[in-house]
Amino acid sequence: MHQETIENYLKTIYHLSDGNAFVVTNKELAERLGVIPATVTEAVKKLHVLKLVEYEKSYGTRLTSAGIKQALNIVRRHRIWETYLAQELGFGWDEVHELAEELEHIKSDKLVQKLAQKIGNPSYDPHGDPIPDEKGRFQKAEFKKLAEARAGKTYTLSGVADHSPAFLKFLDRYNLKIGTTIKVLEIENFDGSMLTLCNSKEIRLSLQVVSNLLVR
Amino acid sequence: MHQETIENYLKTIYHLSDGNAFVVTNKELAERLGVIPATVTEAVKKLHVLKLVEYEKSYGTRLTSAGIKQALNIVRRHRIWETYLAQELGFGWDEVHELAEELEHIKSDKLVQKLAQKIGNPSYDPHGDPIPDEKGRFQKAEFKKLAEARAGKTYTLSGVADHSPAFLKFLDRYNLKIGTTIKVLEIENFDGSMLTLCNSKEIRLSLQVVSNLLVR
DNA sequence: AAAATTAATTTGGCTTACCAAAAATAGTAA
DNA sequence: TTACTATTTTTGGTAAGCCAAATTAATTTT
Ligand SMILES: [Mn+2]
Ligand SMILES: [Mn+2]
Ligand SMILES: [Mn+2]
Ligand SMILES: [Mn+2]
Repeated sequence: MHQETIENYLKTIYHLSDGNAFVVTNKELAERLGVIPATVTEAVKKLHVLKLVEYEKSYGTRLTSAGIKQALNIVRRHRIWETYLAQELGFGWDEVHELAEELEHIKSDKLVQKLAQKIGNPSYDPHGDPIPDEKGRFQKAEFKKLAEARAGKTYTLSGVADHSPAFLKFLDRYNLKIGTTIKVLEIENFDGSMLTLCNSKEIRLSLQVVSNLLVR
Repeated sequence: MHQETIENYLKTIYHLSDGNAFVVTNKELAERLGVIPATVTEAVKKLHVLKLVEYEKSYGTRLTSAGIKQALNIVRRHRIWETYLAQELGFGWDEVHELAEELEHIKSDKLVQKLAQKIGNPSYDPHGDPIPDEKGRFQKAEFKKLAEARAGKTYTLSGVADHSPAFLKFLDRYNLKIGTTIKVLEIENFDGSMLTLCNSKEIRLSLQVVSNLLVR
């Protein structure tokens, strides 16, 4: 099996199981990877032979500890690259994901180590996602959706649930970035939108938007 | 045909034809690419369909102008990465080639542009090889082998013909790097070795070595 | 000009990652 | 419990990139 294929499967299984060793279905995997379920069946069988996943026929797939370890390493690479591209090379947070999807497959731990060092071994990537360290450890961030916030309170934008360039560019237009303070002035019952105070400006954010903003 | 395969063929044809549009044989290509000639026959036929090479049966292959253009772009990417890795991330000149072999295939001109900018749009890579600009232009360096030098004269190390880590590490041991001044004290007829003065130290360099040092 | 050598091409096969369609299995509703 | 539905697996097939062996073509040597 090609290393890049393996890495994409492990990473996807990891994300679908939300970091835990929960079972993932073929259908979910197929959708995320852009292949049909039949292809997934073949692939997970091979990953099973490689002892990277536990696989029970017609039931589902979960990462083994070896699989989790590799998955965390790929997640680390991805997020280190994203952060490096943003901090050192001036890419926007809407541009880094696509590039990191390619760069994460470069086979060199030394390179990742140097990149990380250059940017001061950060704990979070440009989207607020935690970066595992060399041993795979990271603190699971305790964020909640702004959509679940209460009127009158003030929050700090700490992450985004939607990583699409369209959404991120939208946030850029209002200068909303990780660390920005958001005060919830009013919640509209009718459509779930929120009137907020961001950067000393009153902005109304739709339910769509506040559901994808993670705050502390 | 996969982009990476195409790029490796174009780059190899380019290097074998020494930058000119000279004809390259299947056998040469096969050796460099680590495949058998039969594989090359198939590949160059496909490259011909893509109008990247001219191919005449049983005669040879040469790049078209479109092929040269793409080849120069890959060479640029490779050398920009090598230089970036050395200058910005502290890799040794013996380490950068292998990494650049992977990184050169990342599909983003913007990335290469940013890397180049960060290191001041250099004209030469860590091995003294010229870096083509965005339009593929570069000055062909007029170096000669130290092996062809004359006793008593002083030269500046400007490039290396052998890029192997073993050779480069050897040069590191004597602190021989691009820009180092080398005075030829004496040429030994018997084995072609040279007694030289480098960094105020007398060093005897074998024919092997002086044949792979390019000087001005 | 033959013969011998070397290089290139063709042919048949392999592996990987895919897909489409059919068959089997599991899950849900009646 | 049976029928319907959704999911998974199996079974052929394809395209790329590769190799080994056989064939053809070009180049050297005699
Ligand atoms: Mn990402
Ligand atoms: Mn991210
Ligand atoms: Mn190189
Ligand atoms: Mn180089």
